Amino acid sequence: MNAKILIVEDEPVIQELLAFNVTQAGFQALRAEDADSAWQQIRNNAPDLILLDWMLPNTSGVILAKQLRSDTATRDIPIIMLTARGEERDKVLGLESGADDYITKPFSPRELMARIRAVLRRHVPQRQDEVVAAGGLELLPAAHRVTAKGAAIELGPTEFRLLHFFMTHAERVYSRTQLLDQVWGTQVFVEERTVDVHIRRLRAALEPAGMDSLIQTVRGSGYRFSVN
Amino acid sequence: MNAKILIVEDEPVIQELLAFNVTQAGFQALRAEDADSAWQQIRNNAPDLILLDWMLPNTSGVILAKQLRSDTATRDIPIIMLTARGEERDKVLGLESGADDYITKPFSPRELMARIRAVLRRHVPQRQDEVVAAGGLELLPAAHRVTAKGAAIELGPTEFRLLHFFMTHAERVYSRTQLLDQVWGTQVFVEERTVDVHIRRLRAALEPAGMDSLIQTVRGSGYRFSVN
DNA sequence: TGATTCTGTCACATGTTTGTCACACAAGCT
DNA sequence: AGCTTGTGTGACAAACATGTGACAGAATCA
Repeated sequence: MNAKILIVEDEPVIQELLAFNVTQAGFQALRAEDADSAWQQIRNNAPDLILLDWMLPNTSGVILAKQLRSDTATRDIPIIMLTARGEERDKVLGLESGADDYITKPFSPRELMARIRAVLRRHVPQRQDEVVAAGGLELLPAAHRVTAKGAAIELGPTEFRLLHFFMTHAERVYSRTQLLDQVWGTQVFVEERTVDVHIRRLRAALEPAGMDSLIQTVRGSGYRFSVN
Repeated sequence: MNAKILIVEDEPVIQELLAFNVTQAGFQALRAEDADSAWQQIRNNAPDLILLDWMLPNTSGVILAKQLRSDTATRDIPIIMLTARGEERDKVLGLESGADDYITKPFSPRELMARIRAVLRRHVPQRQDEVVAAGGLELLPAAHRVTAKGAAIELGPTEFRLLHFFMTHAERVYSRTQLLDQVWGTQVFVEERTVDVHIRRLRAALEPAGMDSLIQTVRGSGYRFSVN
C-alpha cells in the first residue's frame, strides 16, 4: 500500500515540491536529477511509479522513457511525464514516449496526486479471493465475512487478516515475529506482545461460537491454528 | 489467453494505430470500418472485446453498441468506447451506451492496453439493460427507475449507477477506489471520500423504504451490498 | 435567462481500532 | 517451595475511519 515513487527532475525547486506532495500523500519519494541517478535508484529501490521530467540535461526524459520501456526489468513500471505548457499532447502520449499519463507544469497538487493514484490503481495486480473453510469456520475474503455454523462473526480488520492467515496456514506454529511479518507486514514496527493482544481479541470474537479453542498457544514458540 | 479484439473505426490511420498496438500486445486484431462490417466480423470471428468508435458513418457507435447489447449472441461481449475529448462521461458510461469503459482520443497506447486488460480481466457477463432485483429492491435500467415494494424511489444519476452496480455485484466488498473505477469511470479524478458522501445519499434515499441497511460499511475495506 | 437539481469537497462530529502498559496468572526449573 | 520466564487480561489514549451537514460551483431544465 505504501508505493514508492521516483521523481526524476533536475530543477531542485520543482523536485522538492514534488517530493513534498508525494510524501504528504503517504507515498515514499525517491529522487534523481538525471538519467544516471535515475537508473541507480531504479536498480536499488524498484519504484512503483516514475514521475519523469520531459526535459532533462544530457539525456532527455523521452529517451530515458524509451530505454525504460525496452528493458525487461523496467518495462512495466508506469511513467507519468512532466511537461511544460504547450507540449503537444499527441507527442507526449505518443508511441515512442511510452508514458502512461502526463501533467503540465504548473500543476495543482490535487491533480498530480489524482493522476498518480489513477495510474497506480490500474497497475496493482488483483489479489486472490477464494473461500476458505477450516475447523467449522468459513471465511469469504471477497465479502469480507466470517461465519461459524451460519452465524456471522464480527472482526476488526487486523483480526480478520490474522484469522485469514491462520486458516490458510493451519496446523503449524508461527512465532510472534513471523505473524508480524505475515499479517502486519515487514515494514511495520510494533511490539511483539501486540500479537498476544490481537490473539486475545480474536479468541474473544470466536468464543461465542465456541470456536476459540482453535487458536492454541505453544509456550515458548508462538501460536497455532489447529482443528484438533 | 490470445484474445480476439475487434476494432471498429472508420479513420484508417487510427485503425492502423490501434491494430498495431493490439497486435503488439499479443492480441489478435480484427477490423471493421462501419456497423455492417462489424457485424460480419462478429458473426464470423466471435471477438472477445470490441473497441468501438463513438462516431461512425451511417450508424453511430452508440447505436451499434445498443444493438450489440440487445442481441443475445453479443450481449456479453465487453465494449470499450473511443471518444473525442469532451464527450459527456454520463453519456458514455450511461446505461444506454452499454460501454464497459471508455478512453478519449488521443490516448496513450499503454493506457489503452491497460484498459483492455482490465476489462478482459474483470469481465463478468452482465446484461446492462435487464431488470435487476435484489434485497427487495427492483431496478429498471431502461426506465431509469427504482422501486421498493412498489413504492418509487427517487435517485440522482450517480446514486442510480452506484445502486445498479451494487445490485449486480452483491455480497462482495468494494473499496472506494474500485467503486470510483466502476461507477465514476477510470478517467475521473475525484477524492475517495466522495464515495462516502454518495453512499450516504443513497442510504438516505433508501431509508424511507427501510432498505438502507442493505448497504453496509466494512471498516478499513469499503462498502458491501448485502441482503443479510 | 433564471430556477433547480446535482456534485464534489470540506470541516467537524462520532465511533472504532490499535498498540502499549501494568499487572495477574500459569508453567517450568532448581 | 521459591524463582524465573512466558502468556492472559483489562484499561487507555492516540490514531484512524466513517458519518454528517453545509456550501459553492457545475450541470440541467424550463
